[in-house]
This record gives sequence, structure tokens and C-alpha cells, in this order.
Amino acid sequence: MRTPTLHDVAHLAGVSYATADRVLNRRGNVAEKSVRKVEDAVHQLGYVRDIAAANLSRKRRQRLAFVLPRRSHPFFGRMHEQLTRALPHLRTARVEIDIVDFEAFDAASLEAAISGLADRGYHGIAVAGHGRAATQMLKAMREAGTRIVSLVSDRPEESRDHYIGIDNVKAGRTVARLVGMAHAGQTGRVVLAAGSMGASDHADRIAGFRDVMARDFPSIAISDVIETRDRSDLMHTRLREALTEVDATAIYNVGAGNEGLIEVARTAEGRRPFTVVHELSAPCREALEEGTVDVAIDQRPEIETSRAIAWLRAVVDDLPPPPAPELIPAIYVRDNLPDDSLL
Amino acid sequence: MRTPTLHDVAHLAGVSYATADRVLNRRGNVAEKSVRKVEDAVHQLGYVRDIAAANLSRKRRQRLAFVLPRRSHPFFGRMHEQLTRALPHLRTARVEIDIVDFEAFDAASLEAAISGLADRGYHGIAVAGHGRAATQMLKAMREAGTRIVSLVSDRPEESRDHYIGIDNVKAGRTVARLVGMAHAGQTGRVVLAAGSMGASDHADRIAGFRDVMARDFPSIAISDVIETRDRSDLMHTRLREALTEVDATAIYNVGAGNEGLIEVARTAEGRRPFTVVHELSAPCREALEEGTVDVAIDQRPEIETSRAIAWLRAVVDDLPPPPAPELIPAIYVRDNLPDDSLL
DNA sequence: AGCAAAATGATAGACGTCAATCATTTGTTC
DNA sequence: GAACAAATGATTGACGTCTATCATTTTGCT
Repeated sequence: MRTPTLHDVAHLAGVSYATADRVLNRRGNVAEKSVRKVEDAVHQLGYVRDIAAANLSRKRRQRLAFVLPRRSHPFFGRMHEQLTRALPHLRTARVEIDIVDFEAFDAASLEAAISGLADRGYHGIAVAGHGRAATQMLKAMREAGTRIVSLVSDRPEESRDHYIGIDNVKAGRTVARLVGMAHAGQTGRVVLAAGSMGASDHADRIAGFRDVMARDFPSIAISDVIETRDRSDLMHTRLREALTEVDATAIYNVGAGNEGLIEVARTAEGRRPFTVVHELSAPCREALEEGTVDVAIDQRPEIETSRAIAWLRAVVDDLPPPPAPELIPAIYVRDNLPDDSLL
Repeated sequence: MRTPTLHDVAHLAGVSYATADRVLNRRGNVAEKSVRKVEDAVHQLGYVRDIAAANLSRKRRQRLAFVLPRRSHPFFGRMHEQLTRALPHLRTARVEIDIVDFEAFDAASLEAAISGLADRGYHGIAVAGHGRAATQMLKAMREAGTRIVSLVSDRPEESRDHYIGIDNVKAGRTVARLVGMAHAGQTGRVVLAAGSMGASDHADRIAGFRDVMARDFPSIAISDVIETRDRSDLMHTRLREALTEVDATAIYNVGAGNEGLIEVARTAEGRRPFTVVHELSAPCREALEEGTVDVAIDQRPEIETSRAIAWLRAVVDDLPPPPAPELIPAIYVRDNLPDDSLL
């Protein structure tokens, strides 16, 4: 049994191919009655348009862009890597992806990157970055028909169609649970570190962490948050300072700058505190292997990028978005590190 | 700049379209010299064949089959669910998927299922199941050109092209690490349970677990493995028995039958042992929420099915398989349970 | 009934590739 | 240089959809 074509639909509906086409592509000028006949036939045959043929005919290629911070953080390095690896694969399916870099944490640079994209006929854009001006521009592009996905951390609703990233509050809660477990009922004191409490992902993680600690592990105290601006050197000095002041049983860094942290943890005296960090970079992986870090929470950027591509492709083709089970950040310990070499 | 077509390639190579086509599709009867000219042109233009157009022309639809145990275990229920949800989406891209059930743990039933598939022109098959006869038949189908993926637990190499599933040794090691952490240096005793030590996935998990425990947590003792045949009732009686004999600080079940386990753990006296199970079913989720179970390791069947589809589609189209970051089983605690309702 | 507007039918040329046919050119061998 | 095989060129009709054009029919309205 051949799968039905639009010709079959038209035939069954008792109308011409042209009319069936007018209905399907909403070209207007069709009588109510005919619309119904066609729709019935579609339903009866279970007709689905062959998008490959459609896109071929339209000479349409899907043009997508990814706007990412420069490779500064290993996290985005992994996204870059994953994207470029998928590129040839996608070209074959009429998908073109441009990658546009901007300077991390630099709103002007982001704005420049996005404005360079306007009016270039992109069907979809994925953005990992924030800023007022960016929001305005994205909003305008969205109104002009471009689909926008926000990556990694969410942006105002009016400036995106979809968010792909983890739930940072949940991530913080999860870490709290692990830290609590690792105390096995004993008392303790946690030292927290963040890049900046202004960054919503950092703040969310800390909020989630505090929430669970307060409710389920009241016998574990929490020190004030060390701010590191995601810099290893600041992390180093401030963390060392903090550790001399209090007797820490655990350390949780919600931001970057892990190299500084690792150095301190490595040389710490006494019983090693239970240490949790975010994102599995190369130094972090080493630290896990040697036992300096106990747990790393990872967003799995590879998965986020492929999700973003899949979502954009579907929506750009006017298809329902693919089913997307919730993103669960990976919890790495020493024993479940991936074999894939990571940058 | 238009993306190049085969016409462009032929033109640049200075040969006719027919010859270029003969080279690309290896139809033979082409002079060495022409082959090189065409290949150079392909390289120079960065030509990639448009598979959408190719498949359209070939009138080819990708026909895939999934051979899965009947919905008995919630795990495979989730796979079913995910597959059927993705179906309409895929039809639109000329992919047809048939799902074939067989009776879990029943080699004859599996054999029947697979033999029903032979000579039906499937381009690719994903199988989650084992048996000598099955291996023979799959091997034959593979030689006849069908691509085979083994799901969830691997099968002999000659009977599959690719394996998609987690590393069960790693999973066991990971659990050991968590159990060790939760003891925070104190002594303890772990009770282990498995469906059957004959099942390789169960055995692998236990081996990994033992390995790490022996090396890194020698002060935690391990009791003999309880065999439950994945049945809740057996789990219930045997676990209860085991718990009266020893004073357990932890329980790890590598197999199914968690409902029995949960019941026992719920009514246990004294300090609750640290409990780890596999696969996030509905009762297991509840147990995590109420605090009866501490950790659930989950394979994320949704992700495994979509991986299998993506791999098969690519390979069936003679494309390089998509980049596939290693599957990391999710570690669920009470605080990172997915919002998606699961069966 | 007559007329304009709306709806429909019929058809054709793309899109990029495959698969096939048939005619023509090139190369090889004696 | 004749005879034959091998290689090449030229061309055509699918595949399913889009888009456009133009002719024809139906409808609604006075």
C-alpha cells in the first residue's frame, strides 16, 4: 500500500489537485465546503505532506544561526565542537548553520553579533546570551518570522519561542541532596562560591541549594557566598581565605573558575571537604579522577545543541516540535566519566 | 552562492551528467581518469548529494523495525510510548517504523518475532533481546543488507552493527561511589539484589560495584546477592529475610522488582538503609519523593530510542553515523525528578 | 436574466536525483 | 585500419510538492 500523495487526497475529495493544494497551503479563495472535503480526505487517508519533496520544490534550505560566547569557557567550546562536527551531516539534509561568536559577558558584542544577523533571511536562531538590546532585536526578528531558541539560560518570553537548558534551581537542590547524603547525619559547614549573584543561573542554583539544606539538613551550616567573577585567581585567594576561617566539610561552586578551586582543594590540610562543581572541563575531569573533586554537575552541551537544532528544524518546517524529554544534568563522579575525550 | 548540484560537478569535471552519476553511484564502466576528475570536482565544490531528493527519486522510504519485550516492564513501556509519539513526526520524513513485541525472557517468542521480520525488506532493525537463534537470524539479515542495532544490552558483534545502551559496569561502579559517599567514612554493610546473575547487565553492574567497593571502601561489607528473578514477591520475602539477618546500612538492587523492595524498605525499623535502585518507574518515583529510596539510576529509554532511530536513519542512507556522545545513565535523587509524567 | 466576483479545474515547469536507454566516441588488438 | 569492447554523452521520465497561469464553471446579487 503506497503512502498517499496529495493527488490521492484530491481524488478522494473529488476536487482538483489545485484546490487540494489551495487548502493545504492556505492560499485562500476556496469554498468552505471544499475545505471540509479536503480535510476529510486528508484525515481518512492519513495523508502527511512529504516535507523533503516540499522543501526541494521550494528550493528551500533551512538557514540557522547559533550565537555563542567565544570559546572562552570550555562549556561553549564543547558546543562549538559539537556543532562543527554535525555540520556536514546537516548540509546533506539542506540545513545550513552559521556560528557567530561574541565576547562573553559583553552586551555590546552580543548586540553587534545579533544585528549582523538581521535581514539575512535566517529561519531560526539559537542564542546563549543576555542583554536589553539583544532582547529588543530578537523580539523584532521573531515578529518578522524568525524562530528563536534561548540556550543555557532563559531570556524574556517575548524574545524567544523556546528554551533549551536545565532547570538551575533543580540543579542546586540536587547538589544539596548529595552534600546532605555525604554527611551521613553528621554536622558540617558548606562553603559556597559563585561567579556573580547577578547571573540568574548562579542565583538559581544557590537558591535551590539553600532551600533543600534548610529543610532537610538543618545541622549543616552554610557560609556566605564567595564571589569570584568566574576567575580562577579570585577563586583561589578568596576560597583559601574562607577555608582558613571556617572548618569546611563541603565546598560547592555554582560558577566557573574551577581551576583555582581545584588547586586549593588539592593542597588543603586535614580531612578533604566534599567538593561539588559545575561543568566537566578537562581540569575538572582530572580532579575527579584523582579524588580532589567528588561530584561534577554537567549540562551536556552536546545534547543541548542537538536539541536546539532538532527543535528549530521541525518548527521551521511548520511541523510540531519533536518530543523532548526534560534535560537532566548529568551527575559525574569518578566512576562514570565519559570515555569521549573532551576538550 | 547556490549549493552545487551534480550538474555543477559534472560541468566542472568536464564530463557529462551521466558519467558523474556513474561515478557517484558506483555503477562501473568508468575510466580511472574520469573517476578522478569527478572526485576532484566534488571535493573542490564541496558537493554533497541531497539525500532528500535522492530518496524522493528512488521512491525510497526508510523502513525500520523495533523488536521489544512486551510492555511488562515499565522501562520498555517508556520506549513504546516514546516511539509511538515520534511516529507521525517521522512519517513526514519518509520513515516508517514497525514495533514488534515479544514475551520478555522468552527466547522462542523473540525468535518468532524476528523471523516474522525476515524478507520483509526492512532497512534497519533495533533489537532488545537475546538468544542463540536470534543471533543466527540477525546475522543472516545483516549479511542480506539490513542494519542491526542492539538496544539496552549488547549482543554478539557478528549479529549487530551498533550498540546503544549504557555501560553497566560503569553504572555499578557509580553506585558504589555513591554508597561509599553516603557512609562518610563509617563502616557499614550492603545488601545486594539482582534478577538473575545470568543476565549480563545485572552481572556487570554487580561486578562494577564490587570492584570499587573493594578498592575504595574496604570498611563496608557486602552480603551475598539475593536473586529475585525480577519478581516483586520474591524480592519482598528474600529481602526481608536478609534484613533480619544482618544490620544493613545500604541496599542496592541491580534488577527489577522494586515494588517489593520499596514495601520492605518502607516498613523497616531502625535507621533506614541507603537505598539505590535502577530505572525510574512510577512506584520508584514515589518512593524517591517520600524518601524511601535515595537514588535511582535510569537509562533514559527515551534517549536510547531516539539515538537508535537517528543512527539507523543515517546509516541506511549511507551517511556517516551522527556523532553520539556516550550515554550517561541519569542519577535521580528526590530533587531532580523530571516533570514529565512517566507511566 | 445578466453580470461580476468567487471558486475551481487543468496544466506545466521547476527542484535535485535516480535509473534507464540508445547513440556515439574512444581505446585496444591484431 | 578493421573489428570489437569499453567508455562516454545525451536525453528522458519518474518522485511529490510548490507556484503560477489561464480557462472555465459556479455563486451571489440586482
